[in-house]
Amino acid sequence: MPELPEVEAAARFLHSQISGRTLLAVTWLHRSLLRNAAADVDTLIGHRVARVVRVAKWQEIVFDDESVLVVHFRMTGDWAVTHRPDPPGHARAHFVFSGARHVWLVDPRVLSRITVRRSGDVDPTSHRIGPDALDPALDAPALRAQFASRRAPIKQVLLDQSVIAGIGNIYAAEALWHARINPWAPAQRLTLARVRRLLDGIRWTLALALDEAGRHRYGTATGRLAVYDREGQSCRRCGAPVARTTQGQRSTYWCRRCQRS
DNA sequence: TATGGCCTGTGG
DNA sequence: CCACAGGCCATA
Repeated sequence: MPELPEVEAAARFLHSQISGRTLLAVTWLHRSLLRNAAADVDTLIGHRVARVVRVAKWQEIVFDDESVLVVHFRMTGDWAVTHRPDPPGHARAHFVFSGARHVWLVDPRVLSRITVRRSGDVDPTSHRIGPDALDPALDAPALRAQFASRRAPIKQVLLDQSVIAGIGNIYAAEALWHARINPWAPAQRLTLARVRRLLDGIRWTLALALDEAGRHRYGTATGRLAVYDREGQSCRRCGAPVARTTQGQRSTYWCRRCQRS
């Protein structure tokens, strides 16, 4: 579930399910998730949820005393909500809220992470989060400024959450395809016109995915992807076969014909 | 700037 | 059996 659109949809969904409700109990179904946070999470019991918000790819469940349960889905996390205490498959944590809301953190790979931030604590990760990809204040000159010191390939720079927050491996490829930009192009060498196109591509891609995620609430809009996971299939724009390479240990998909340097 | 690790599951 | 998977962090 894990890029900006899916996390945003998950946060909205969870908000609709638990805002105004009280946390009654927490059970851990897998050791690896909590690290040292279990005791901290217990301190949230008895508090009422004020809101659930997305910050980059994190979700913050904010309680009435402004303490925060911080959740990151990483690769395969998701929420499931039931009205009975029967765990769905791969359930790793169980949160019981008033009104018989059973919230399950479902994560086959168990890479999700949960921490607690007490009111007044400084978010230790906040300084490493760049502008949100959907922040209206992020315009092309601002994004270009973020790229200025980055000579790495643009595909890898898009995955750096301190440069721009919310984009992951799928939508980086999709956005570059929309913008007709070669994934290997050094980020700092992109002209303003290209950065503008890229920002358009990012927003188009994320908006489409958010719309999709809001209605399906799980999985990616894989049927509508232009290049990701389509190696050898024809480019939806020019018909040339989609290529695949590796950048920074991650797969990159792109069209050799319409995404030249 | 790269590499391995975290975990488990799926598909070739 | 192996390669690979929507993310991030620690380490060298």
